[in-house]
Amino acid sequence: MDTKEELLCARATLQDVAREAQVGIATVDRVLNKRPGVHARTVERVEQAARRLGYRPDPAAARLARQRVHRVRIVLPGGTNPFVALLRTRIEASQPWLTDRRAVCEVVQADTFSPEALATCLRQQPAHCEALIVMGVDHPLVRAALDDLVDQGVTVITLVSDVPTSRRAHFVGIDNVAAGRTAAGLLGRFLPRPEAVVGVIAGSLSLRDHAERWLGFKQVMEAEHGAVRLLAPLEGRDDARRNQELVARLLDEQPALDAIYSLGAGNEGISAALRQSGRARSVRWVCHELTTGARADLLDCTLDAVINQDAAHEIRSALRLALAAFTREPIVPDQERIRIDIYMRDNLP
Amino acid sequence: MDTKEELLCARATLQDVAREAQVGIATVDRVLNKRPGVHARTVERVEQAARRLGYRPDPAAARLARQRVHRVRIVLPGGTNPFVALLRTRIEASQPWLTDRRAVCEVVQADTFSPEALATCLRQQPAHCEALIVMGVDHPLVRAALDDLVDQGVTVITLVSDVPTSRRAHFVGIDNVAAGRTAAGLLGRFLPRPEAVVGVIAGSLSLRDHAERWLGFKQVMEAEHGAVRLLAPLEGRDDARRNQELVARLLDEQPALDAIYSLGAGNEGISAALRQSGRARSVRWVCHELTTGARADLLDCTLDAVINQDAAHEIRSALRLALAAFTREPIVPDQERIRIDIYMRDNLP
DNA sequence: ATGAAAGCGCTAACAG
DNA sequence: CTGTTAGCGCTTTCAT
Repeated sequence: MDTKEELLCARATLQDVAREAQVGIATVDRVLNKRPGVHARTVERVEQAARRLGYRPDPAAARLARQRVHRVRIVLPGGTNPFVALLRTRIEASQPWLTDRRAVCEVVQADTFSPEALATCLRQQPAHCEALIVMGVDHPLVRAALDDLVDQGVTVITLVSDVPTSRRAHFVGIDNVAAGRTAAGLLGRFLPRPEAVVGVIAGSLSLRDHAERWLGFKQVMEAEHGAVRLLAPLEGRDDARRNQELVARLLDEQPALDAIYSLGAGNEGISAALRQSGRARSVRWVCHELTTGARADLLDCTLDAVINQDAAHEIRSALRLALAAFTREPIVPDQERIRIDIYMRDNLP
Repeated sequence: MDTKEELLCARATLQDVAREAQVGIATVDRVLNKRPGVHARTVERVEQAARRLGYRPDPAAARLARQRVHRVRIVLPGGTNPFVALLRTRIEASQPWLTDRRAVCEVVQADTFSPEALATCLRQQPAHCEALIVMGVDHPLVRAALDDLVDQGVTVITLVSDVPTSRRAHFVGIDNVAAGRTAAGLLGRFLPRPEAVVGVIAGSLSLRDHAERWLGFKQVMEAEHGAVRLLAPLEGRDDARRNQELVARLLDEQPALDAIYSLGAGNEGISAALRQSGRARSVRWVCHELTTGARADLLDCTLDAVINQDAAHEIRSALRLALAAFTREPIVPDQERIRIDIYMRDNLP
């Protein structure tokens, strides 16, 4: 006993709790895992014993004994968005990690921008999947579908784009208002003169994330760089071609343009327009998401800074939270917080 | 068999490999864990069998079966450096995580700035510790001590400050040249005029990290903001009081000072001097490490930006690498890369 | 409502 | 050199 304590740091086991509570080991398991069919009096006794011994389940043993595999499902938008492609890559890369933890995950594609289509897709998810990670629009239909899943016992985790009024277990992503504020703090300090002219390109301001970024950006610009002339945001639907046209026209109409904040996707178009105009170096430009194109633009100073959310981190985090939901392993909140990263040329990863 | 494969994703076990190789399970264990005492011919057979079946050890089972606890030791500087204090806090917070993994860790304090003292301390580490995480100066004496530990089979991991010529298994920290370059990229763009006057405060330029940051900063400043007047760095020995005096004098002597880059510790002194002078808002200031003081200064705009390395991440990472060294669990390189974070007021975590 | 017992895949001690 | 075997702490039938 002595040696054992020394070696294993005196960790109490199920056995110990069972002995202390004067019940069988199976009963302890039932109580601790909140399984039904135990007398209230017994529950009480076991819980006390566990507390008294400072019992903490051994996750390694639990994982080993558990025969069932855990099924998690991830719903992502279809299409060619490079950020989503990055998410897919990271999911693929997590496969061995999942296997080690007795879990499998499947990615399903959906038109996550159409509330109806997304809701339908969500309702079609088989009941045997225990966790559902979803990136999609915030809409009453979607919220209802998610809440129904929660009622069926599914652990719902929203990714990148939250559905805050739903009863989802976690949101893994960034605060987009803060991201917009950060962009303004940065771009504002980059401006060459107090009365600078700043253009804004969005995908669509009726998308929650874009609206939030714009809100944050505007707040800080007005509060801290009041003299700046902030042009009305142009909506390019996250489409590179449209963005290119929009920016080309913008550069044409605003010869004094000092900076651009692009808060959505399709930045390749903005890059192209800036280069063609020959004003790539003189116009400051800040955008979101560190894609391959953004890296290149950062390196040759077309782009001044990128506000990023780490796709790899988001996937790891969402998966960790999904697994923790059924293994009851402790979660480290600090590790799951997705940061608003700022990348410039010299701190590229 | 069929059901089993379905449930467990057809993971091959030691048993399977043993059968395939027509040897006992213990032999397979010996081979796979590179334990001595197996005939070369048998080794070959087992390895082939393992490869053929795509065998991957189950970390949960291994952890459960292993009775020994793993001992890791962390050597940190003494003193009151708030960044080091943060590291300590994070180590404390990792304790339960370690326990779950059959590991214990002890922190030992050393005068890590004196090569002699540090080397002596390292040599005093008991042989039963399997991994050694150390934050200390790069010096031949230290290098030799570390290499000796490596020869004794200890997994050596350098933290925050590397000893690149040593045979340490990993370095967990950031590239300080890049950090300095990042600071310059940021501060350079913040300057109100091309011929701005910029002061630099260091701890000591004979410390590797500080020298590297200064190098990177200078490189970018000269290359991209050639008109800037970069003052000679002042060395405050990371001491708040000294820094306060230095900056007070600097502000006095340089009425046209536009910005300060502080690349070491002791920033409370700089903050105090800036506030007292009444020029806190007009002088741009960038420093390193997101301490409590830095947060406050960021919030009230005394400080414009902080270049940070995530202490919590560094500790988690160093510990994960230390454990992976003896459990052979796969490591995710992407997850272990420490980023050069940029924090401004609006993306504070 | 409760308990006994059979593993999960691996390590380590002990026999051959 | 190699094989057998007894656990590690938990989950999960299957009896009671």
